[in-house]
Amino acid sequence: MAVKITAENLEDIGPVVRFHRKRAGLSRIALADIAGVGKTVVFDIEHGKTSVRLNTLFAVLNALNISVFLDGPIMHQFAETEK
Amino acid sequence: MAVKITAENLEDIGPVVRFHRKRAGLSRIALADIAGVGKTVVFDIEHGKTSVRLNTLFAVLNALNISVFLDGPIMHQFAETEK
DNA sequence: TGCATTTTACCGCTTTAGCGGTATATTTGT
DNA sequence: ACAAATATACCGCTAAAGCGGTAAAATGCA
Repeated sequence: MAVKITAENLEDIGPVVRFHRKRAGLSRIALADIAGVGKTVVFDIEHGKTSVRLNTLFAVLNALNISVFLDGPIMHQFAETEK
Repeated sequence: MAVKITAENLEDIGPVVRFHRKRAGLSRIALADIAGVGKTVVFDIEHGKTSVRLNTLFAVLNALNISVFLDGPIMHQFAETEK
């Protein structure tokens, strides 16, 4: 159900952001304002720019209520060490 | 089981990367070489730098076999439009 | 105890992300 | 059809990401 992102399909984040923004009824400028970023980078993200900064992308994903998860074969072992 | 990352705990990626690198028996330089990035940015990521570029981070996560997933209340609707 | 590896922490340098501004399509609603 | 909102696509500027080099501190191993 969740969308998997790898180094090879990084640009697939663009359509996800676009879909969620449309569904939220937001223009690019409106979303940019909510996320606290510039309008240009929203445009760039939706067009698959892969060199966006992490904090910038997460500000946008957060504004759209999109969650991000890290997983892998030994992730549960890491989770235990954190408790 | 998976680790959730938000805009507020972005720096939590650092410990995840560090744990996986150690488990893989890699030095920072070795990981940087495999990922095709500089040693400095591996150091930065592990120390919670949040302004790393997306492609740089994913190159590192990929090298460590860490998967990233996007999810949310209407993500399944997006997934259907893509088929 | 030494010796090698790794880590931490700087430094300059080059490249570029992100910004607002602007101007032209394109879309949308009336 | 017209007008308003939005999207696309540039531009120049400033701040900073990422790089390799270096050196000292910490770690690990024989």
